[in-house]
Amino acid sequence: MDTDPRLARLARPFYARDTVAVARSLLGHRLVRVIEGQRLIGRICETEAYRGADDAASHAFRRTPRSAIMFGPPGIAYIYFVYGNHWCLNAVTEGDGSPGAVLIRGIVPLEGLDFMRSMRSMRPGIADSRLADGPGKLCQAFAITGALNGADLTTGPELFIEAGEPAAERAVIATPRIGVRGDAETRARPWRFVWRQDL
DNA sequence: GACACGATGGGCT
DNA sequence: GCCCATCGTGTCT
Repeated sequence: MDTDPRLARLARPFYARDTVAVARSLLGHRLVRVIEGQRLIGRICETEAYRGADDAASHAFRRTPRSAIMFGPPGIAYIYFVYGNHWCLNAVTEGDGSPGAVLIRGIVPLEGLDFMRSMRSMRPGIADSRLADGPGKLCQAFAITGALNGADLTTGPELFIEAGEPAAERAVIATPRIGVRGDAETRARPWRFVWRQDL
């Protein structure tokens, strides 16, 4: 609502920590997209941590032109294209040459639902809670594409994360990451975090 | 240049 | 649960 005070953005030090810790503590904060004069807001409810040389599932397992951004400063958006159809949004973590990123896999829509619905018009009649409950769906609902790759989430005008109500510890579950490759030990790491609102 | 393969999502059985 | 569209990226030749 336009009467709400603007909440503080998460600042650089929030992201400049261990990637798994950032992934867990992002739950409950607010992803904000400003587009065409309106604010789209969603409460982050699902994340995954991707690290560096110790994480075969991560794009930063090897440094390539695409993954170079993960080796840079924290608090930056890393947005990549997958499966020929979808964009995925990450927040770069750690820093000082230690690569990492948190994939934002899902949000609960809070504001701008009409816009999100128009961006997801191929699923008419879907429940609000299902509007952006996957990494590709979230980028589609929020009109996030590679044009925003490299955006500074701590200062940028179009895409940022505001401090919200952190998810209660007992309501956070950790599971293996979805759709990753690598050895069994890598795949089993419980680096996906889900905020269960029913807990 | 060629080619294999996705940090997915939608449709259908 | 299974199938697969779709194309950028990385790897190999």
